Amino acid sequence: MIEAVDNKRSERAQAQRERILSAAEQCFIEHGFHAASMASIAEAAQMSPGLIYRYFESKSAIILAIIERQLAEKRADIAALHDECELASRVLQLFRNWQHGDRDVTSAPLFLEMSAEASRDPQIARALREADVLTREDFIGWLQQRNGGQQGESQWRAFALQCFIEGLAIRAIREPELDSKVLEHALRVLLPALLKE
Amino acid sequence: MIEAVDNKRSERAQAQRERILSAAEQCFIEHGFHAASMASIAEAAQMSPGLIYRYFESKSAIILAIIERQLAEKRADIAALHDECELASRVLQLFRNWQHGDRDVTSAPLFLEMSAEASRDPQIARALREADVLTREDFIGWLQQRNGGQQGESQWRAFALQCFIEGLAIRAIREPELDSKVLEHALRVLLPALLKE
DNA sequence: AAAAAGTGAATGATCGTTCATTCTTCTTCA
DNA sequence: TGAAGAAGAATGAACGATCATTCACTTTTT
Repeated sequence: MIEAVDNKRSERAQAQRERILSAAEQCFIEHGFHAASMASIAEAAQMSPGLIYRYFESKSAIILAIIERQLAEKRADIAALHDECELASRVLQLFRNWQHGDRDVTSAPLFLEMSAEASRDPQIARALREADVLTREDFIGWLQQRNGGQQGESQWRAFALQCFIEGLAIRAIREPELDSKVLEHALRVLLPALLKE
Repeated sequence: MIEAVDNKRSERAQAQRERILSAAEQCFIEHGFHAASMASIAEAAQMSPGLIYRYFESKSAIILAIIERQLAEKRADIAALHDECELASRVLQLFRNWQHGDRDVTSAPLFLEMSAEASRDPQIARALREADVLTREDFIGWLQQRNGGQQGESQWRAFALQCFIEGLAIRAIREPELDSKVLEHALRVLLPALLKE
């Protein structure tokens, strides 16, 4: 049964890859992409530095893999969304988690640093771009199904909402002790304005 | 005339500091804070690496000085704002400049990286926090004067607008070729909803 | 025993920072 | 006024640390 053996092998390989990605994500969050060392990633993954190179070609290959991995999470998060009311509470929860430094779909600092890095590294730019296209499609689909309306309408609505939510990642980091009631009030006005026909 | 001599000296010192800050800002934008080397900053400032340490204690002291310097620009930008119509066109201009990688008030990648760094470096967190408090005050002042309304009203309005605008910094980097008509449409709905009584 | 997985010391490069040294400008006093 | 020398400004090689990556080698699995 060569097939079964190969399965077991690649299963283990996949588990190791995931292990490395989780460790790397943690290190990138804690120290930043450039400041995080391969040694610290190896330590967090509980393996030797050399072993990482069996599973990833380089440090930047790791970040590209993290982007791909987060894409799946993001799409699942959108797919789990139902009505408008749920959107409001989900956004609020997102903000609160980011404020506490928790990872929710993505880590806020890592998200910002990846975005900044996109302006310098063409590979990261392309990976983020491809991920953005897919999540945007998902979100526009959600809007259309919930809201009807023309295609162009949904486009700027999705854009505006995305700007706002991503802006929250910034403010959650920079105002960790802000009372989230402020956000609640903002959402009460903003969401109806952006979602209603 | 000891006084005159001292003046000339400190004038030169200030010019050198500015020279270093501009060079450092350029390097941080191009390579990121941790990836930019003191050697490259020195080269951009056309001086030897050692000389930088006559004017700044360390690399992180430079970033703190950049934050302070940008604060002044930001406040001036808010002070120059008049009516709501001007705000819309100003936001549009901001987005377009960021899309082209131009520096407008701040560089979008640098802004994101500084925000991310705030989650790791307490000094940067404090500096950004103090700057945010002042710009927030300015902006709320602008809202109150233009709009009246209660204090609490202005608070969430300012918060929402800031989220949106800062979110634009992210999207400008990640969608450099997006047609800004999408933003125009969004602004046409968003601004009235956020500003009207 | 063959193959795969895993190790960790070694490599060469580069980093932030320092400092002995030189160049430039200013002060002082004849 | 001008020469001597003190003070400030600037240099760039050197330092120890640390980085990503490699590879000869050992351990584990098949």
